[in-house]
Amino acid sequence: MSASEHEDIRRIELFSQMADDNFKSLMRGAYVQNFPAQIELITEGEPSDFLHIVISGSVDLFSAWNGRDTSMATVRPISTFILAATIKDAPYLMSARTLEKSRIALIPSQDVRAIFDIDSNFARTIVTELAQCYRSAIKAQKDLKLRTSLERLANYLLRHQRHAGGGAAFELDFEKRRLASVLGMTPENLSRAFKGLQPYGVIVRGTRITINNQADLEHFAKPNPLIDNFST
Amino acid sequence: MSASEHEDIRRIELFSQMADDNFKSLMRGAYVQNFPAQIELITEGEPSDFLHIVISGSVDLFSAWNGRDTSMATVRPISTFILAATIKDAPYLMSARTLEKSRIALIPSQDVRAIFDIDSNFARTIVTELAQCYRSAIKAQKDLKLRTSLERLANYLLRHQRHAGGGAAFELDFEKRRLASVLGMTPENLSRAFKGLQPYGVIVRGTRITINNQADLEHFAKPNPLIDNFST
DNA sequence: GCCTAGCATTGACTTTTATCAATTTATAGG
DNA sequence: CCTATAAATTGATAAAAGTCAATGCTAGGC
Repeated sequence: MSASEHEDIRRIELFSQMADDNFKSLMRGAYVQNFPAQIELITEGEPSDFLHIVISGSVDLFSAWNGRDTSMATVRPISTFILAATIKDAPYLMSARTLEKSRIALIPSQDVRAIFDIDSNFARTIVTELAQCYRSAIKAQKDLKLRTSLERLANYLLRHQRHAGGGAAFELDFEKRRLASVLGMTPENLSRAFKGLQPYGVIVRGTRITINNQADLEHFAKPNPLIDNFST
Repeated sequence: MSASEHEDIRRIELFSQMADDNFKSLMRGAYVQNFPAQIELITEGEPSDFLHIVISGSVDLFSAWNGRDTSMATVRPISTFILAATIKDAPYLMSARTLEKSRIALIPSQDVRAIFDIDSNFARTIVTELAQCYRSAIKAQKDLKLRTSLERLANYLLRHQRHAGGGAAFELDFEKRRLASVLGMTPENLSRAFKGLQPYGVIVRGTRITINNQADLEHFAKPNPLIDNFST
């Protein structure tokens, strides 16, 4: 792992507050690997041997049951995944695969747990992180249970627009088939949902979205910070 | 609060590992109140001033958006709720109401955060608890995204049967309308879903459920520990 | 620049789920 | 024990979402 990568990881919220020695100790046991696209990094049900950190590229967290599967989240640099399983020493609940060529750091779970026990600042940050993860999961559950797929798409677009800087036009950051899966619908249904948002001024050309009537779309979507604001 | 209540709370996983002084200090700031049924204890969006502990009775966590609402979970004695909001000092994501006459302990959130900072055993348990909560939320999300309502009901029955001791006959522990909401469907649809499970040997008489053909139902439900096992 | 594989879209249709209205059944007070 | 009230069920219908099949589009490999 390069020194600049160390720096990058150190700057992640999760590792920013811990003692220097402990961080170094964590990094000593860690190793970094480059993976091509579409590689399954972990499989749900397996023991959680490593905490993963995406350094570059992107990773899809997904889950399967009875022949169906669904995308749960996308992890982008620089952030960790599978923290809860690592901490609990419990099996992964989701599988992970690279979406593109990616560089991933792996920290042995037992090291994370050991440092957790001796570094209270680290423990503090882990708590904050887990609380955040939990709240995001609750928001996702509310999104699924309280909204139709059309409403979920509308709110997704507004969130993503904001994330992309707030302009009327922006690019989707992943394939539509995966967006459909993330939103809990089929690709066909997503296609029709985009059509269904045309009356509210949404224009789609490939991955480029233009929101022509912000007020109309917001009136339909009724975004709510208790569902759509990922930072609180 | 009575001495025996102190004992009961002390025995909760969350408080079992902390230093005695710190526990006493937490309890000093706490107070206990009796509430009648159907009282809204907290409202989503409000600041999280207290960590709540259900001592007796039961509490429904629910959420509303755009005129709809949905039950997210039921809290039964003795356990806490709204831990993540307390820790993050963030607004509640869910509202809570008593389902019956209930006795609730309230611990000021700032006290919890203060003790958290000085008691590493307490911090350790909070992390475990939050990781658990997060994983439960992920399981709920998988349940919603990967299964039809009939499958969710079938798996719910199997989980509940297990929880009730494993016998072929058992009682539902809450009203059907709320079960419907928890499972993400309408009461009408739940009624029909019960009918739809008849071919698999499920018999419903009021709140009493009998599973006549365990193997058949399990074959249909395909329960999976990564969705249905709440303890890992 | 062309070809090809995979993604996206569209149409026709089915299944699943929700909604509305009408009964029936259960339940808690008086 | 009766009655008022809410819950549960049922039927009819509508809306939402999924499936299947065909076609259009597009980006990467040669």
